[in-house]
Amino acid sequence: MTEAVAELAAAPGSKSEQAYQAVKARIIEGTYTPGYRLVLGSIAKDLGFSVVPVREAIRRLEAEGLVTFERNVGATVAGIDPTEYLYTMQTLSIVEGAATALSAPLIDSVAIARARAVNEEMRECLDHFDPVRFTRLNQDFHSVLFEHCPNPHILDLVHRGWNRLAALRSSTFRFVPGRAHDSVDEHEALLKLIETGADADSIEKAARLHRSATLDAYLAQAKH
Amino acid sequence: MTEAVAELAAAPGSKSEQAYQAVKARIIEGTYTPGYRLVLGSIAKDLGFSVVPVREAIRRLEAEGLVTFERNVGATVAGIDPTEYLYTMQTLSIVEGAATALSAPLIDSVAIARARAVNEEMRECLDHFDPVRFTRLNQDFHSVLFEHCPNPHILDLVHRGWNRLAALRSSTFRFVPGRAHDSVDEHEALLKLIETGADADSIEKAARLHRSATLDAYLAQAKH
DNA sequence: AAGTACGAAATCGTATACGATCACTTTCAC
DNA sequence: GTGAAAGTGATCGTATACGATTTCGTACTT
Repeated sequence: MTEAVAELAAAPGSKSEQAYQAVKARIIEGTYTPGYRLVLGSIAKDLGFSVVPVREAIRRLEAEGLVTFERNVGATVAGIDPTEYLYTMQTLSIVEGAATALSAPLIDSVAIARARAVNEEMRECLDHFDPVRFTRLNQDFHSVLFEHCPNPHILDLVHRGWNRLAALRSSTFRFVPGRAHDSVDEHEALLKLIETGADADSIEKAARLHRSATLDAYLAQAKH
Repeated sequence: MTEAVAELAAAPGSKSEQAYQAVKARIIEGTYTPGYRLVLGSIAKDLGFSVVPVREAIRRLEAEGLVTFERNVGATVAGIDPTEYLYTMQTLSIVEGAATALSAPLIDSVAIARARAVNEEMRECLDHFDPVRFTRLNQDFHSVLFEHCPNPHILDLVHRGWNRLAALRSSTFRFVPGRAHDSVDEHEALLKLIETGADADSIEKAARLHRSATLDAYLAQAKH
């Protein structure tokens, strides 16, 4: 009996946790677009519970940069200021670079093979023009690389950056086929570096450039 | 009248903010040592307000890694697992390295002079053995370097790392005079690199090593 | 007609209250 | 005497209620 109770209690988690997950999902999938006003009372009514847990969830999302919050005014889904985008991408390039360099010595041939398979799938997505799948596979690719990252703090920073990007990307910044093609090639080059046991500096630099190049492509596109 | 009211309202901020600042200060200054049990009701009674804002403050501190929180059990000041310390220092070395490299081109001679003055004060602290002042000046030194950092996200990561370290340092990890002496020299070397307009890579590497060396010194000390 | 001042509605911020969960102690059976 | 099980106390989790602040619309004045 205790098992069932424990399972039941663990599955939904606390309501503040539920609210957090629910609102976060809606932001990331684009239901709540940037600028959307998050009214505590309305969300609470929608989810079926009170404002206190919702408030806590919103504050957590604020800490992660997904929403902005102003006292006595309320919360809105974080905007997509190009400057903010630049900050996020720059930070990601740094933490991803570090994460890749730290993980590289711990990645075995099996993981390399898996990453390569994912990358080939991404290449196929280019032919069929499937940006949504491409984006998901891109995360998978890097997840394989990072899954043995020895520093969980750095991994956490990577994930935060991804979340933020997911929220931004779903609205404004769009898929750039030319860039995507380069991206797949860079993935392959990165795998080769890791396979051959290149020094940490080279790997870090390559991983950084990979992200920076994506930033540059988006910025170039944004000018048009 | 509106002025006075606004001032009065702005100074203390919201109660959740007050609670956050108060508890955070107590953790950093060492009043609440790692393992200390943070009971919502007690803290609320101490600070003179209700549990809801206190709860919010605790959750914020949890997000920053200063306290751990368990459902239906409560919060305790985060422990000082050497592994956790290593993670934090490693992450700091990366984000500080990046912050320094990004800031370097924007640091003018006035700021350099200020940083150098702070560093000389630190040198004096070594003679008089004043670890507390030394630690504060150390933060000042790096603050001068970072004050024009073009990426606020990275700066935020640096500050989070500092907070966490402050909480840890006040309890277990102690001042190592030998290391402190090296640290001052490294500061001076870093200033010279920035003055001479060294390339970003060199500056980043130097800043990273500065932090890594501190980590090594602490670890070596911890073995005894 | 434009700007300002007032007021009402909406929303946030916090206190209080009650229910749920967990740790600990005590008791009972073996 | 040792083990488990039930009961008790403490603490967290959330709902509800009320006060504080802001915003927006409207009417009034110039």
